[in-house]
Formats: sequence, C-alpha cells, structure tokens
Amino acid sequence: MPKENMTRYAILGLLASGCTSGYEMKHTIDTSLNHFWKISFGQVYPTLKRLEAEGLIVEEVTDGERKQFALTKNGHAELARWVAEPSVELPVQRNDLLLKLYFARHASKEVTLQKIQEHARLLEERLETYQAIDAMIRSYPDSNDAVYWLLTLDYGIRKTRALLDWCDASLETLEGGN
Amino acid sequence: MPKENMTRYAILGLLASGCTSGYEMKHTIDTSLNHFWKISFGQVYPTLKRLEAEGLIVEEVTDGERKQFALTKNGHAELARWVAEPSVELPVQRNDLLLKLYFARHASKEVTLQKIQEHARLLEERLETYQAIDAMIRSYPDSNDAVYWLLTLDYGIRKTRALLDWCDASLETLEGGN
DNA sequence: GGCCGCATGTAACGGGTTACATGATTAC
DNA sequence: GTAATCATGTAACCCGTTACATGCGGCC
Repeated sequence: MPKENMTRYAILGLLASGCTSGYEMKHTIDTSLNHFWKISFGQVYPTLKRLEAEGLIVEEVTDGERKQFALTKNGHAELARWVAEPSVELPVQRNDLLLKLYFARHASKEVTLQKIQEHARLLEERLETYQAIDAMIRSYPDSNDAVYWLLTLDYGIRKTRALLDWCDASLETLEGGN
Repeated sequence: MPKENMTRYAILGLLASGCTSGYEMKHTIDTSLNHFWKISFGQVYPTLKRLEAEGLIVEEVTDGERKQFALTKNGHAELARWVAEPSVELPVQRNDLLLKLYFARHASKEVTLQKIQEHARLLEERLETYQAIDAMIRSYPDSNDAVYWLLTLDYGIRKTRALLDWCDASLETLEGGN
C-alpha cells in the first residue's frame, strides 16, 4: 500500500474550516493543531499548487493581500473520503529520550536523572499550554467542531499526564536503585 | 542547531551492547527496541559504511558468514558524548488519528466511533506485547541494562494505558452527545 | 542442479526542513 | 526612503522507505 500524503488532507480540512490562504493555514496549524501536527511553508505552497492542478481546490478572485483558495466539489469529496477511511495501524514513533535511556549504561546516573527531570519540566509546560487551550475552547463552545477539538486536546492531556507519572516513577526507581 | 542523525547512535549503541553485524542490529531493533525505534536495511548498511569511514567503527577479521564490526576508541567516546547530551525539546509527533478526528465533522458519527474502537483494539494488542516483553526481561534480570530496558518499556505501558482510557472516555462522550 | 533463506548492498523516490529570494505594504 | 513585516514561492539537502540486485551456503 503506497503511503498517502497526509499534508494534502490537513490542507483540505483547513480549507473546509474556513482557512483560505496558505499563510493562514500555517498559522492555524502552529496555534491550534500544534499538539499533534506541524507544517512548513516549504510544504504549504507547493501542496496548494498541486491540489489546484488536481482540481481539488480553486483560486478565488483575490482583491486583498492574500491568495485565497476554496474547495471544489471533488476536493470536498476527497476530504470526506479520507476522513472516513479507517486508520490501519499504530505508527512506531521514534523517541530520542528512550533511545538514550536504553543506552544509559554509558552515561553517569546523575546525567540520566537530569535528563528525566528536564523532560518532566518540558511536559509540565506542555500540560499547562494544553489546559489553557482547553479553557479557551470551552469559553467559545459555539463551533460545530468544538467537541472534536476537545477530544484531540484530551488525548494530549492524558498522554502528557501519564508521561509525567512515568518521569516520577523512573526517578524514584533510579534514585532508589543505588 | 543542525539536527543530529539518531540512526548513527542507535548503531553505535547496539555495537556497544554486543550486536556486531548489520543484520543482527536490524533484528535486535525489530524485536527489542521496536516500541520506540525502527530501522531499515537501506539505512543500516550505508550508515555502517559511513561510520567506518569516520573511524568510529572498524571491520573485524571475519571468518564466519556475517560482516562483524567493533567500536573504536573514538566510536565509544562519540557514543558516550551523545548519551550524556541533554534532549533539547519535545518533538511534535504527527498523529493521523487526531488529524482525522479534528476534521471528523465531515464524517458520520458511526465511522468516527468505529475508528476509535479500532484504535483501542490496536492499543490493547500492543499493551499485551509490552507486558509479555516485560515479563521476559524480568525473568532474565542478569544484564546491566535490564533496569533501563524496563524503564523504556514502562514508558510504553503507561502511555498505552492512558490512551486506552482516552478511547473509552471519547467513545462515551461521542455516544452520550446524541 | 535448482531452490530457498541468509546477508549485504544500492538506486530511486518521496516527504519534510532549511535557507534563500522576491514583492508588497506598513511604520517611522 | 528605508527598514520591518507580511505573504508567497523555490531549491538544496537530508532522512528514511521501497524495491531491486547480488552472492553465498545448505538442502533435497
């Protein structure tokens, strides 16, 4: 099965949500989808061009500053097809911290403890960000999408909490072990 | 900061743990590090070649069938340097399921529920695998590395459990919401 | 002798990041 | 008018996957 290019669908989906220009899409991803997605301008603009060539989107007559696009009928169908398609398997997510930990015999215990502590600090920062976004969404519960947005956030929050617990338990194990 | 290539260090680390041939490294990663790492032969052999050119590893005189390598002094130093180096930041891990969920307004509720159920099924499978490996390591606790291996596994177990909880909660939210 | 599995290797390709280039508008 | 920021775009490069190629040993 040839891998599908997810970037296409991120862009189609954002277009369907009212993000009309490349610049705006990048900004929305960086602020609202940043807990599970990211993108660079080097992907955005070429992908928009390709989607237009495939007839999935069209450029709107643009009076203003930004180049505006809109979904075509085909584009909307393609988005709906992809959204409905089941996810096949769990990806293996490479994890630098765990790779280092797996080989931690080659480092001092202090250094390893520090690494986990630093990891915990980053996780707490992230958790606070998530909770702030959560509060923000809940204060504007108008949108049709709000339920789904909150679900994706909850995913991040639960995962982050579990990893914080792991940090605590690991520190205890390593400190206790000597 | 120019990104470092982790594959190099995975290979150096495995060499330090007694995996001497490319074939064996790939096999070890697929069986023992597969909860947080993966690799392909298309990376292994070119990377070995490059590491040898850089003087971090040397080919041993090989009587047998497999090409054997060993860490040089420089190679060991480079591994130790990398292991001790702190991890800078939390990576954004792209997540197809969440991307689909974020745009789930464009799919039927049944399809979305199914996707989450299927995800839960895969997570349970994975959890069982983790627990089996955990038991296996605990039954041979001889190794110096066992503590660290168990920590990396615990990471996977806690994360997987948290995501299973998320699946349950999400299913409830979506079913209840209508 | 022919087939199968092991082991090593390479080439083509695709996705993604980074750095750079360019115009247009706004700010002072 | 020139500096900064917005907005679009492109090219070079790196990493990783996939598919293919090759030689070797054992097996029946």
